[in-house]
Amino acid sequence: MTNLPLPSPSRSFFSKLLLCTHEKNLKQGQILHSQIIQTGSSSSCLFVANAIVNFYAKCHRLTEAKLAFEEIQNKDVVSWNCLINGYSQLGGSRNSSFVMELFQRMMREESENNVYPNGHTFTGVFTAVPDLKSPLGAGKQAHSVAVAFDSVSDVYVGSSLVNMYGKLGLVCDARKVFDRMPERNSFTWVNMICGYAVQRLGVEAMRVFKLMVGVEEWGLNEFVLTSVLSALATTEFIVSGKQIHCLAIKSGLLSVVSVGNAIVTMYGKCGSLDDAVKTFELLSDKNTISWSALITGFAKSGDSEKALELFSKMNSFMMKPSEFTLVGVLNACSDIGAVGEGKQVHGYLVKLGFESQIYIMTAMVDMYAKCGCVTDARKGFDYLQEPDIVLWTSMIGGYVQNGQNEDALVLYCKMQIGGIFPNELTMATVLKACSSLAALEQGKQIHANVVKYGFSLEIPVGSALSIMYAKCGSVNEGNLVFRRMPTRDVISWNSMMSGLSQNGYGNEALELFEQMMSEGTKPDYVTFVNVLSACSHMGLVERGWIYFNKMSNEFGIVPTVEHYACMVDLLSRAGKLTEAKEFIESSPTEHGLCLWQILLSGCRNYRDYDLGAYAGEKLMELGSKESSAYVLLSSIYTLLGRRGDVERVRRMMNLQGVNKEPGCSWIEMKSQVHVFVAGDQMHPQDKHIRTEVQRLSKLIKDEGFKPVFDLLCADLES
DNA sequence: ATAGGGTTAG
Repeated sequence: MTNLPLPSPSRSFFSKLLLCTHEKNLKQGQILHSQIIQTGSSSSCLFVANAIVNFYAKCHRLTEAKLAFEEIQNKDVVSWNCLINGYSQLGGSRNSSFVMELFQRMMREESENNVYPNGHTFTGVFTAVPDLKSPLGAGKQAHSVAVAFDSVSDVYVGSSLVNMYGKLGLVCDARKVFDRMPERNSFTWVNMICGYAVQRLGVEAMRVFKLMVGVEEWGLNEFVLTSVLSALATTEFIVSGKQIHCLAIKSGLLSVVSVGNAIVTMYGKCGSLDDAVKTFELLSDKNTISWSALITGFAKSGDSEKALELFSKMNSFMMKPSEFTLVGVLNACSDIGAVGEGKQVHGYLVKLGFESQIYIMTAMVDMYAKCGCVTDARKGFDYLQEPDIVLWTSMIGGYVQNGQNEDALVLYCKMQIGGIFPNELTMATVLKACSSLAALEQGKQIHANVVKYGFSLEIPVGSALSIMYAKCGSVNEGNLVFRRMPTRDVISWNSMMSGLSQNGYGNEALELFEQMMSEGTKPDYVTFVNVLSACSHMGLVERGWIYFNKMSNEFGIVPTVEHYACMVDLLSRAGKLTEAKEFIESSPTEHGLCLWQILLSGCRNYRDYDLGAYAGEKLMELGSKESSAYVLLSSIYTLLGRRGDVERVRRMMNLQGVNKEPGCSWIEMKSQVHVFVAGDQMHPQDKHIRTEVQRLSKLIKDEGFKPVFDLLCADLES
């Protein structure tokens, strides 16, 4: 190594290597490399040696870069930086953890070789940190090393540090670094804004953006605009979004296709589809992303028909859909249960060779499951060699959505055997399967898994867990989990209330409602279904009326059929049958089928046959398909001795093609599920069970309890 | 003479 003027071969090799690096010309560079080895230039000139490392690194040949690096005897800081940045720029968790290894080795060897990290080193390191498996500690440590080496005032280092903290979700730390930087450029501002954008902090992003425009207007470019737009993806930011739209027009940056696309996306996510369409139509330059943005916008806002329509229009313009387009279209199909269109997209994605892309296949599995085609969903799932946790969860969730809860649990076990680590959504999904099965034992095992994997009782898991316990009848455990949840949303409150109310703890459910209100959580329509049904269980007619009126007057929630049903149930159970009848007749007529049915059952319990007959006739008029309605009505006429009417009801029942679904119940004991269908004699211990039922019935009768048998007897006699 | 940061839009 020498500081003397270089011999001319080295100088020429060096400049040729630079050219190959710039052009990423691997072949030419390799030829040069072999010539360099023959003349011995690499061992005599550090510049040439470093250029070789850099050349291989830039051509993504990291193995060769590493070999060339290790051959250098007197590595200087540039040698290290070329290799570190080579790995850092390629990204991924393996490369990034190797960056950290190199960085540590460099620090270990620093004193013996007199090599110290500089700004170039730290930028590479900070870029690698977010890709690490556990990035937090490493990031903070590297930051403090950079402080010790007095590197953080460098604008490159500072910007990459802001970027690092932003990606780690530590936007406050990013902001601290940002505020202390003596110099900022366009990169710095974009990184800061993106940090806010990923946290959905639109107000902060806007504030920083305005600061930038005020301080250094020259910094406005397409990157700044797209990053601030990505932070404005909800309805509350629509005004800011329009401001940015104006600015994009004034600055002429709207003609940049990425900016136009970002604006279409922003309007789509804000639910302003009219503005999205207008902007889209005025785009001077449309690409597949523009179309995807619009299609996804419609799909997300619930107008799935329009999304599908746009998709076929896109095809007629010969615009090739990307994987993102197809994901959007598949989501639209799931939403409206359009399995026909979904199948077409399936064929299309196979044709385009997207069959091994996990995101698309996940959307497809989801589509089939939501359309009720679980077998097709499973086929798609089985097609992929290495499903990721999102796909596993989608398939398990697909089973749950279709009521195949046992299959969901079986698949979860298979996943565990395969050593796949579940995420929070997986746990919530499996717990839902347990809730639906009322499978307490399995539920407890999943709870053990929750603890084992270290999931917190945050909303998805904590909520699902408390619901599971409540639905399985373990109200105390459910309540315990609920109390220990760090935060609760309206859904968690609703679920706990329904769990309490279903298990006979109506007063506790109402108490919970008052508590929810005092903690400032806004109730939704489900909350009131729970409240009213709790009132109904407890026979609290007055309170029921108060809540029913409060719902629309104070909270602006329009009552749905469920609320009307709760009220009719409440009045019927309390024996206020005439009041119930009047309430039904003052309610929207389209709820009739549901409401008269409830009143009819109420009339049976209170033996009010005249009103029962009235309700039953209403149900027949409305064309009820409910077998119990016809059975009850004909029983009533039997009791009233109106033979002709009995015949008429029977004829109507046959005419409507009403069939009685047999009642079914089940219980899980010693990890075996025992199923009972009304009238069957399938259970191996059927005789025993019947004897026991007879014994219990006798006990009940001896206690003086008289069941409502007369209607049933009437039905049997006729 | 050699080494460094934004992937933002679906």
